[in-house]
Amino acid sequence: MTPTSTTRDTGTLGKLMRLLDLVSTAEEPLRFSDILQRTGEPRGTVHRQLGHLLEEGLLEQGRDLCYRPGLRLLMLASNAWSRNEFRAIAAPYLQELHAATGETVHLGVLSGNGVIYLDKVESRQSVRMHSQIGRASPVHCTGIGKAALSALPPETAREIIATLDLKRFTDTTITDQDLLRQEIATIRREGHAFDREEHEAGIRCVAAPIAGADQVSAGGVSVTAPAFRAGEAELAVWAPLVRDAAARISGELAARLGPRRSGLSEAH
Amino acid sequence: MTPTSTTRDTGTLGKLMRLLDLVSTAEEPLRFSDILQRTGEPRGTVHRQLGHLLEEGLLEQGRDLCYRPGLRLLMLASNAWSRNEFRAIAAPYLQELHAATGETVHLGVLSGNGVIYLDKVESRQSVRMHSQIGRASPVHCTGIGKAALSALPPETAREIIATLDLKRFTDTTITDQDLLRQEIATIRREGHAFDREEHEAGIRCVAAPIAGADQVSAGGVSVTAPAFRAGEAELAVWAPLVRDAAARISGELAARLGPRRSGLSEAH
DNA sequence: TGCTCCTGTTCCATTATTCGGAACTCGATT
DNA sequence: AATCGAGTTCCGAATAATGGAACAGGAGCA
Repeated sequence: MTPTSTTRDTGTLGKLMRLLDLVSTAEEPLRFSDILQRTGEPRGTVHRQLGHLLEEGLLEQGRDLCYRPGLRLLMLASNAWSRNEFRAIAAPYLQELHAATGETVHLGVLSGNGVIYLDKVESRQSVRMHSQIGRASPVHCTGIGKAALSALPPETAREIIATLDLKRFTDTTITDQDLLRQEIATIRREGHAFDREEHEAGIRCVAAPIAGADQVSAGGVSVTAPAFRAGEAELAVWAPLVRDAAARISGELAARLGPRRSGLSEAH
Repeated sequence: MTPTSTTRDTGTLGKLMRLLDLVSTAEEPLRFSDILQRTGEPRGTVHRQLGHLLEEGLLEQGRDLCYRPGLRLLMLASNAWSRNEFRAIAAPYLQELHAATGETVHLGVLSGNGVIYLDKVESRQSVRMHSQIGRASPVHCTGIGKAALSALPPETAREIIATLDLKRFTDTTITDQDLLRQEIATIRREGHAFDREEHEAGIRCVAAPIAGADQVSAGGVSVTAPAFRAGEAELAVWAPLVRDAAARISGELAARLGPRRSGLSEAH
């Protein structure tokens, strides 16, 4: 009812997307009855909705009658990714940053109440290589998340922080709104954010903000490394490199897109 | 009108997906008027449909009023990819194959009238690294495409071939249905497929088929290399390695999924 | 300034689609 | 054979999509 409440009014599409989310985020493949139970909707309705999603290739159904996310999603995302101007502009700078530091480099943007990774450059092919792209991570305990918040107007940042679930991941995770706001203020002053094992034990990073052309979108670049390779000395050395890369990406973004354009996504 | 014609009857969803496809495959960002013109639908309708897609995050609109694919697509695809059983089962074998050959290894499945790449392992980080995942490639001139066809019942393969657009990419591309059927027969006999610069000049590959548990899905694994590193001798050495990897993936697929299950996507 | 054109947005009666309860089919189990 | 549970189909009632027309508002021009 309040204008700020997230009452999605996307009609039929909204219902179908809720269903698609349900299936695609389920830990285990779901059968018809599972879905029926979890939605609470009537049989006929759910059946027809799933049928439509199947026919469009957004879902698939194997011999076991379980529903799984469909390949159409991969195709759509492939287009989304390769045509993303922000990612394309940033790519060479990520490579450069990787070459300078030798560590893993990430590019991410703020979206809704999470950070979405748009790109990644790493030295060694890891098994989780592609899985990071498109993955949503928490804002309050990632370098990119905190850096991105610092690029927004304080008002906007405050509003977003108020909606976050400041879940604890490690014993250094910031779980208090006030402390987080202070941290963001510090980051805004210094131009870079640290993540000292706040999300994952043994993993540290330095990140710097990238401002969107509008005032409602933001992202960041980061250099991540295992704690034993990322002491305070290393973080201090990488910080200006990361800041520089972020600044140049911001610059090119502004130049390429002009004052009336934006390549970053709208913040929710 | 005819029952066999591919008249999608997915109601509202179908219309929205057509719109989403239009935007996401467009070479350049589209403005409202461009979309209006290309669809021919009335203004009010298109406007509301786009509004719904925006609100769901499937599309985004920047300051320039241009519509672009949204980050939601990346998130959905990320889930689809990481939960894909077929990909997960194949992953270690791809690594193994890469270790044995030192060249780029692909995993793909047949979907509709194209090959969708599900995974990739390569030695050197290339700029186009992620862009391949989810990308659709032609069937008739790729190793995986031809191998996958050979894993289907001849009848099914014939039907699919009949629907393909045998576009010429290089001077070795097979552009004749009969020749392609013969090629598939040979591949079925030998257990592996070659791509001798049929898709891209200077690129050759060996692929082997992976059969889905049902009789309507199929995929393949391939080793790809630049022509100067992939002479007939090398291809001959790699062929049994690729066949072996494919066979073991097929085996585990059958074992893990059982006789009544399938992790591969339904063929169109 | 005042005018026009082009673009994007909003409104609302009509129309087509979705909804959802109930009946139906089919296998597996007892 | 009967029962149960899972998946599928059907059709009147309820709801959402449609699309024509009116509304805003900015850029270019006289």
